[in-house]
Amino acid sequence: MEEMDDKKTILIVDDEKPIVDILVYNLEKEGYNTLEANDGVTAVEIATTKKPDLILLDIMLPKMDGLTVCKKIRSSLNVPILMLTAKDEEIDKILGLELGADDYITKPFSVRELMARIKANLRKSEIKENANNIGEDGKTKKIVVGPLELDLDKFEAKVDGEVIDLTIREFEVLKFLASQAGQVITREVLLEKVWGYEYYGDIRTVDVTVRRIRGKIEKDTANPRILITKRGVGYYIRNN
Amino acid sequence: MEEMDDKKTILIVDDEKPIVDILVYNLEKEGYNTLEANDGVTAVEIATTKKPDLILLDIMLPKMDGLTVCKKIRSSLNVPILMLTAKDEEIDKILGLELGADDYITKPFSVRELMARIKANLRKSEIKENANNIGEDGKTKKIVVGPLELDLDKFEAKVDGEVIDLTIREFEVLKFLASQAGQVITREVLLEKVWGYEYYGDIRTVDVTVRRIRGKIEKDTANPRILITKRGVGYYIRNN
DNA sequence: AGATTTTTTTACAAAATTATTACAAAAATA
DNA sequence: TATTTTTGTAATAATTTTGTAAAAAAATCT
Repeated sequence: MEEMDDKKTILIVDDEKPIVDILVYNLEKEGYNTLEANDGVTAVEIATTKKPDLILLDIMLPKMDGLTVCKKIRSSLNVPILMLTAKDEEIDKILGLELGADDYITKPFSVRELMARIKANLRKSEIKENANNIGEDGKTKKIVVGPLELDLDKFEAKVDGEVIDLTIREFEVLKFLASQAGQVITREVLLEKVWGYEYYGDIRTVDVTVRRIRGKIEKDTANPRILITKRGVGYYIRNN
Repeated sequence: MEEMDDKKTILIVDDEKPIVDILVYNLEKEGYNTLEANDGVTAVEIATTKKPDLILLDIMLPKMDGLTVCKKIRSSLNVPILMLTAKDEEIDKILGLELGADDYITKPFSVRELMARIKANLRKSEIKENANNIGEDGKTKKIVVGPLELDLDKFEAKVDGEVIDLTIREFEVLKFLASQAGQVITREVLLEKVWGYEYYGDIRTVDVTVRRIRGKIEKDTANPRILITKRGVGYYIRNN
């Protein structure tokens, strides 16, 4: 299934092989593509040629230190950079941020937390892009199903042409459902795909979010015409 | 009702009695069955013979360490494994994940969080199972028999092109019958395949469900043309 | 035909699932 | 930091589905 939007690519810059392996393993399990660089020079090279969607950057690196790498990359690319630092290098952390890093995480880190950070940063950068109105390849990505129209670049929904203001979570649920309109999606799958790796909460959270979406896109929430319940299974977007 | 999925069984692998006791107490309170193993060798043995739905596995164990246990179990079983680690064993944690563990939690852990994690991991493993039932091959899976058409993705039935709204139970019965159209299926088999092995209810429940299906798909329920009774045997879907 | 077995039909209660609401926690923003 | 917004949780209400039982109807057998 999947492939709603194409896979995001993440560049891992670290000279410690075991750490790189762990990161690659977990990132790919989560559905990202990965690139590797073991030193600073290679990192800058790969970053500029391959243009990854996010960079994980260790501060301690051979040939060129992480801070310099960060600065270099930033001078030519607007990619989110997540710094990896050894503990108690507080000064470095801050310097890193000044240099344009978007976030940092201290080693040893929990894989779970890292995944959450990555996801959050990717999302932020998507939003930023649209704010600048820089439509990468020019064309606007949209999903249209009946009266529902989702503008994936603007994070904007329209129903019968009228703009609806949705929160990110609401938008993502709607997007996932709409990308497979007509197909019933279970709550389990929604939690897994929208809430993701880091989520351990109650499954009924989905119901409440659906309720909130309905409150915004349906004229009569008791008789929804767009986002339909398939009792005993899940929810789907009507497509006929 | 729904005795289809009985209680989930969780195998606890830890050599510290107090911890095991706490886990057992809380898990059973939450409605899980529990199994215990105090060392690695026993763990592998119980895991393979009893096939629990999820395994809680401490990394520090007598006889065989947790990582090895994890690897061993994984080689033969596809059960979710949740590793328990003492704090600051970050490397171990991650190694555990590389070895195929699905998640980890550090000691001392909050019971509440552990329960949430267990729930989430069970949920994920259910998704995998489901995914096999539903067509992942891109095309929508359908069963067509005469005027009857079942869309397995939408949980939707059509008769002569007209959409019929069925409940899941009704849909499942129809699906089972339709998947072997022309063949008479006994009530016993239907109960076992649709209601599940552990169903203790009355066999006439099948009749009522059939009646309800007929009420929806047949024009004249007294003279069914799709779902036919074979008196003294069972029911079948006409396919000629 | 009458008795017996089996199935159909109906109505009702119980069970399961979903919707709704209010509130608290967390996150984002000013 | 304070304020606002978003999100998750939990409790309750509303709704739908399902199982059961009992009676009616139909088929089968003597």
